[in-house]
Formats: sequence, C-alpha cells, structure tokens
Amino acid sequence: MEGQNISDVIERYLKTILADSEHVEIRRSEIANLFDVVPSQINYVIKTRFTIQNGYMVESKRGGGGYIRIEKVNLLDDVSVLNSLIKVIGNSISERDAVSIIQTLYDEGVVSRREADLMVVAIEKSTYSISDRQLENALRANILISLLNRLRYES
Amino acid sequence: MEGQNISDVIERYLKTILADSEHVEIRRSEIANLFDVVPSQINYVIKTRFTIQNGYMVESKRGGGGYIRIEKVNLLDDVSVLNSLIKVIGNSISERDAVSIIQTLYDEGVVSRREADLMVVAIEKSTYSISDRQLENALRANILISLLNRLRYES
DNA sequence: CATTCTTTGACTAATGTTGACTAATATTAT
DNA sequence: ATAATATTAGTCAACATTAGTCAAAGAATG
Repeated sequence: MEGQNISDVIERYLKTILADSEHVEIRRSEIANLFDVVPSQINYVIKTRFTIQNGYMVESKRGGGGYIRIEKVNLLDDVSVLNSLIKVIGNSISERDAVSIIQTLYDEGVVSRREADLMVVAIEKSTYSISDRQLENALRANILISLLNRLRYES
Repeated sequence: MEGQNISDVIERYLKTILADSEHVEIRRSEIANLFDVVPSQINYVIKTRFTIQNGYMVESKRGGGGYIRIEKVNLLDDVSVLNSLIKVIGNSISERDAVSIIQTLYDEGVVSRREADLMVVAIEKSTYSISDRQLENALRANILISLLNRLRYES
C-alpha cells in the first residue's frame, strides 16, 4: 500500500477535489495548516505530482488574496510526432533546421498556417538580435522545445 | 474562487460598467468610499489593470470637478493603438506585462486561443533559462514585438 | 550503505494596502 | 487681474500579505 507519507495524502486530497471539478484553487497556508506541514511542502507536492506531464497546469498569484490554482488539462494524441522532433532538437538548433521542423508540423496537420507563421517568428535569428551564434542556437532550441511541449495539451 | 482582494473587486466593478458602455468616468474619492479604501488605491487598480497593455486608455483631471475616465480601446480598427503598444514594450518588458498584451489580443479576437497560448510560451521566463533579468526582458521585448508585427499581415 | 524521496525553514519575490506628501485645476477674495 | 484657498488627482515609500526557491537534514527504499 502506498501513500504513507504526507505528500501522498495531500496529493490524494487535491485529486479528490479534481475528480469532481475541472480545477481547484487553494490558499497555500490553509492547506499547509490543514495537514500541519510547512507551506513550502505544498510547492513540493505540486512540483512532483501536478506537472504538465501528468495532465495538470498550475497557476498562482502572490500578495493579498493570493492563490494556487491547479487545472486538469487534456493531453493530446500527437505526442509521438512531438517526441521525436524534440529529440532531434537537443540543446541547440539552427534557424534552418528549426524552420523545417515547423514545416513538418504544418505538413502533419499539427498546427495551422498562422500558428506556424508565429512559431517561425519566435525562432528567427532576426528577432533575437544576439550576436553569439552558440547562444542563439541554444536559445532557439529552448523556445522551440517549449512551443512543441505546449502543443501536447489544450487548456 | 479567484479575486479575493479588494483591487480585484474594484477591477470587476469597473469592467462591469465598461461591458455596457465604451467608457466610465469616476470621481476617485467616491469609488474609494464605495469600497472603503484610500483614494490612492484607485490609482493602484488603474495602474495595474487598466493599462494600454490591457486595452484601456485613462485620462484624468484634478481640481474641482476632477475625474478619472477609463476608455476601452479597440485594437482592431485603431492602428495607433498597436503602435503605442509597441512603444510601451520598447526594448524591455516583464513577463506579466507581456502576458497582459497577449491576453488583450485574445480578448479582442485578434488571435485564437491556441495562438495566444503559443505566444505566451514564447515570452515566458521559464522557456528562456536565462538568469540575467535585463537580458531576459530585452529578449522578451524583441520576440513580442516581432510577433505583433507578424500579426499585421497575412501570409 | 548508498541513493532517492520527503520534510523543514530561512530567505526571496511578487502583489496588495495605506497614508503622507505633492501637483494640478477651479473657485473665491482682494 | 492676481492672490489665496479649496478641491480634486498623482506619486512614492513603508508596510502587509501572500507564494516561490533552495539547500540542508531526515526518512525510506533497494
């Protein structure tokens, strides 16, 4: 039987709520109090159990009236194409290769023409105004991978 | 439930009025009284929630008969608004302000939900993995401006 | 026993609230 | 007209209220 530690208990508590509603909004300190743990434990639970890979999206606000909101999202089926493309990118990619990946996404029907156009803008050398080529390629890889990961689900 | 702080409440109040009319004109002290806050809180609400990034323009007058007037501006048929938006971005912009701009584009029907989602990913701090804040904000400005300019035409 | 996962708390960051002081405009008195 | 006064809004910094990060210590696991 798993679920002996408090993080698992908190996870179950939140997922019970999420079984009925699409999202749950909490006050960090309240939940921490409820389970008698330090507030940052809530962050730990969220970081390890409510990731986008698990189908959850988290948004929060600090300050008075602050909150943490966990939302269930729908994972899509195009995942296999995305996985192999992400593998190709690695941690550095040229503009030319990036454009061809986006072209592939368009050809495969994963993105619309307009979405592809926007993605291209986001990876173009001319928008970055960075002179260091290595930095440029690394940044492009980060952005492209983030874009691809975003295509895995809809909010 | 989101929006537990008084600033959010005041924001909703004003936006409810703006849902019906193109503009709202208030007396600062009256609104402050209505919600039992100090007058300068109204300035805070306006400064954080009714910026040009959010699609609003504010004008005011002091002295007897003074007022604050909030006007909803239309991105679609007002070219100058897009220009002033780009001017606001300049060569540096925070993630928060950038998200506001993209949210406004979505609200105005300029971009689809999915396009907006992709744009947000392209300006998020977490995708860049840059520790230097100034560099991060400068890069974000470049990318956002490029994206906005791309929206000016169809391919 | 080594490794990974969990728990804790000190420090940081973001956002919201308040009030004293300033600035602009209008009104009234001289 | 001009000066004094009244009536508005603006700015800014201190303080309050939340959440986030990170690394060290402890517990569980294999």
